[in-house]
Amino acid sequence: MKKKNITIKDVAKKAGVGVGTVSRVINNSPHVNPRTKEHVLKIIQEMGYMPNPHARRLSSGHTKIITTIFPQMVGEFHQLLLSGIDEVFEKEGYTSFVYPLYSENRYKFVRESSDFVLGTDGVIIDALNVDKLLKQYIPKNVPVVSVEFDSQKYDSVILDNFYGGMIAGDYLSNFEGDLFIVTHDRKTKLESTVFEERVSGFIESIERKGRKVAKIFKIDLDWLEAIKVAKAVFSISKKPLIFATTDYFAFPVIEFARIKGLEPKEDFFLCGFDNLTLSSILNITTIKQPIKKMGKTAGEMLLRKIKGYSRKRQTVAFKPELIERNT
Amino acid sequence: MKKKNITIKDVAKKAGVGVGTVSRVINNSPHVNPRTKEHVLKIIQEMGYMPNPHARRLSSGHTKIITTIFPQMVGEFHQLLLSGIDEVFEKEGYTSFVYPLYSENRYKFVRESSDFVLGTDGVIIDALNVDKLLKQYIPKNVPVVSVEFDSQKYDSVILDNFYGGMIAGDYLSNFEGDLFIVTHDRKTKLESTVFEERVSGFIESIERKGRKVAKIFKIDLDWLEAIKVAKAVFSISKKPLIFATTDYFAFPVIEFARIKGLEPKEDFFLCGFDNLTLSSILNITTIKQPIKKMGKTAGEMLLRKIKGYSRKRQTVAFKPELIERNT
DNA sequence: CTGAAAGCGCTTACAG
DNA sequence: CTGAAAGCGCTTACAG
Repeated sequence: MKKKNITIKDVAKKAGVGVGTVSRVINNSPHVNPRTKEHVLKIIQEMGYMPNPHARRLSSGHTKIITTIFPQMVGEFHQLLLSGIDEVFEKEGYTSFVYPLYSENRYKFVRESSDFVLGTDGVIIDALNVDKLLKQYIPKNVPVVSVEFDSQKYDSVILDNFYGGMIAGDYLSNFEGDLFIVTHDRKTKLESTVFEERVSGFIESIERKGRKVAKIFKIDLDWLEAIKVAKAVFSISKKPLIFATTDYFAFPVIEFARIKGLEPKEDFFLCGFDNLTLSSILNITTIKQPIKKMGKTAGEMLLRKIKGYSRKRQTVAFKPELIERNT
Repeated sequence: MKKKNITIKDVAKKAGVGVGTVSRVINNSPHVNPRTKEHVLKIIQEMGYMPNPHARRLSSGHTKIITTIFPQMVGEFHQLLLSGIDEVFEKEGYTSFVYPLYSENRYKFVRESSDFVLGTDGVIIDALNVDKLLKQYIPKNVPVVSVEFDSQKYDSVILDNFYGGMIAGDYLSNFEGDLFIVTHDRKTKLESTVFEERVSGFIESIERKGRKVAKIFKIDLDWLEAIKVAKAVFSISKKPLIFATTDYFAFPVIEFARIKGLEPKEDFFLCGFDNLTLSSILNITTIKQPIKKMGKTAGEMLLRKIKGYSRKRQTVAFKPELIERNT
């Protein structure tokens, strides 16, 4: 079954040098005579030699791989975060894999296979309660950075969701009308608490202004449910001010309002969260987070840990901002 | 810098057995006395031993990793495809990584780093012209399966997009009105040709029925552009029959129509493609592809190759089906 | 700048 | 069922 691959030895023999020299060439070591280097490179080319990554990793001790674990894979947000992370690791020659954790099986796999994490120089974990979910399965010597969850154990990059909720509250409480919140309901203690933080910030803000929430709708991350909420809201109130803790919930609301012929900023106000592309297309007021920058920061923190510059655990919190549009 | 890790030797010594026995235990070999196994397992537990994956890979020759390359990471479709792939590999104990190729840098990386592909037992590549883009960078002995692109070199799993276009044509030509196509314009020869195939199938179908297309709109994958198209279509025709080669283009159309107070199946007909979740929510007629099944099939083909059951290159084509809804 | 050799931590015939 | 040993293909002091 095993094909005889071309190894560093074959190259060394054919080039008439030692394996150490070949190794230095493929690792771009400066301690090689340019002539030798050129010659070896030619032989490598001719033979189509490709170094075995596992041997390299075994002897060098590092993998030059990092992996980012996402709770799911829903596009835009993750793509931006990843591009921030990549910006840091590309220039260092790392391969950046993605491991979406969208199924129980995938989660089980991380828990049960030490290979998974040990085969990596470092891990970035997005929007997951690492402390409860994964900490015990991750070997102590593997560097980890948590994003969107403020871990007690690992360096963390988070958004100040409470503050985000506050500026949404500051915005909507400028207007007359009844305040509503559409948010996601956590099913388990392990899910992210960002939605709750956004809600708390919102309530804090409006209560300071002597207002209060007419009703909070807690629903699944599901379009249809959001439509139902919109229906309910517009039947309860003739002038609703709606805070959707994610733009996903804001889209169906605006959709419903349009069907009903209701005018934004006249018949209702709406503030979303996340600033997804669709929000700008649909002209929805929302709260924007510096996603790519968060990714980059997380990448830098991880790289520092990989390189062994250890220091105290730290959390970096980014401030979101209000993007006022036509709702 | 290098911490002394616990190795198989340490475990063997402490357990009073040979390293071979420890190896057999961690690999779940049946040729170990149950008592011995239990004892070794206890020692492993106590010491917190975790086998070094690189050493395993170097000596065993396989990595138990597969990676799926996506041209981007836009959620639903890829998640479904991946879950099909995972279904095959989970039970075999493989780690299934994702490598999104959404940036030129990421693409460059695949080209330039042999580690990337060699560190893997097999690769599934989605919606990419492998033959032109990647073939030359992939070592000959790495098993590859192409999805959504009919490769001349690798096993492929594709959707019969031509047929999909035909059934869309069959559907829309049932009605009176002017036929329009909204489709994506390829920027380079390297992009996927699925959209063109869908268009060809559609035209084939309607021409057989003696009809012809009033106008083809070729646009970027962009909501705003699709809105503009909708505007144009409804100003040109009072009874348009619109084929959107992807549901992404169908959403803005329906959105626009609603704003204008136009009734589907009365003022216009609309047929999308892909059957995204939003299509069912918005009640859009569309063409459905068996995505998860395609993933599973691709996974099975890859696994067969990894296991060395070689046979001729083959292409499996799935038939899409019409999902008639309210448009 | 370069070669010979030890070592990385496993797996796997081989012999018992 | 089990141990001793060779081997996987590199990297990296070490000595020159």
